[in-house]
Amino acid sequence: MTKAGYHHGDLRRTIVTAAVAAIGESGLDGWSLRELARRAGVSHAAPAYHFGDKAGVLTAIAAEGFGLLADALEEAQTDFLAAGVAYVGFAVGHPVHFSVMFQPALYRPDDEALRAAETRAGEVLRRGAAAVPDSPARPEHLTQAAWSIAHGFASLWISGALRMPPDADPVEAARPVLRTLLEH
Amino acid sequence: MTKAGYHHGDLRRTIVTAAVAAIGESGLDGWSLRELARRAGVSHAAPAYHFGDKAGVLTAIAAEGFGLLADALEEAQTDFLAAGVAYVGFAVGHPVHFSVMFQPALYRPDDEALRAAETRAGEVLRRGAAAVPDSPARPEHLTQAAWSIAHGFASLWISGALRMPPDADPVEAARPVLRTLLEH
DNA sequence: TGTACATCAGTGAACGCGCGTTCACTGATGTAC
DNA sequence: TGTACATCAGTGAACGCGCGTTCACTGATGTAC
Repeated sequence: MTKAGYHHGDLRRTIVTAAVAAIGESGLDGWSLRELARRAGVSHAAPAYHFGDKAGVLTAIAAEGFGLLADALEEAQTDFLAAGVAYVGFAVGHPVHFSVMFQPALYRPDDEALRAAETRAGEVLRRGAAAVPDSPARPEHLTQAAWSIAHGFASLWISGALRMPPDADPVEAARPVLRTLLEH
Repeated sequence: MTKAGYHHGDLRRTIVTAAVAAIGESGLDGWSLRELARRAGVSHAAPAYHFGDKAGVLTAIAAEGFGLLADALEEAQTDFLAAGVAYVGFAVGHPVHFSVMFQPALYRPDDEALRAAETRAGEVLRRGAAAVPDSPARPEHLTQAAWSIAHGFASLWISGALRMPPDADPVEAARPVLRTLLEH
């Protein structure tokens, strides 16, 4: 956060933020490295210096996303309902991250920072999804069901397919839907 | 289906097929109208003549997708498990259609053929999702839960996030997961 | 059956544009002494 | 505290490329009479 001279000081972070904004406005194919440079107020070659190419930027977004997801799920601990609600809240609150994260063809899955964030999110996630109370179903099926229902609700909400009123709160709308999995 | 002279005979369909193939190989931003022309063996301006622009092509893919989904769900009628399994089968079998369909920003939602297919799919879908047996939950929540779990499982499967063995059958894997919603 | 004409489907050359990439450079920062 | 030098972060001009779009055109098909 220096005073913006020749050396920007925090260009990496600034470019990632610009990318998230650009993708949010124009979609996953409506941006270029040159546009990120323009948004960041920096020469057109600067983004490539830090990220190499677009996949590099998307890798950073995905890594950031897995970190944010892990943070969001961490509070919920072993409460399935709280974890599900947190999952939906993260997805709806960070739709660009969410959409990039689940399209691994767009980024470099072997990136080290990404893998670390992914692993951490995976652990927290599986812990939350596994916290569904006993049932006749086998645990791994329940875990997948829990993840599926939260992921599906979030995806459908973001896409607009659920046709909810525009002022509806996704997190409150998700709660009773997630709860159906508990009502034995 | 003429013999490929000056007039192709079925260029629209050929171009849509080429687009699905191209997107399947290179992703949603790895194709151009000119590439579709190349794949279709036709001059570079031909695709624009039929579709106007890329959104026109994606609109056709989405419309085709909604039609295919409606077809797949139609047999299941009011059996939730069968409908869910059919939903997953469609998504995994037509991942490009599936992914385009749920990104309405990519296409023209007011297109007439699209809206017709969408409406038909919506009706069949809601009928299948509503066919979850009685439970303490309210019907609309159960409907959304049913749709969410099928949609979520399909999305996670396609993205590879479930980390299943490569030879696993998605439809068989989905069945016990969908069934958890029925086990009261 | 034949001819004239309109419409439709696709062509191919040309254009301007934004893009990613390269590269010699320069300004700022950090380190050694 | 001062100087020299290396490294780092970002610049800006130049390039070649594939793209979407335009447009006058042409070959094939359909229709009227």
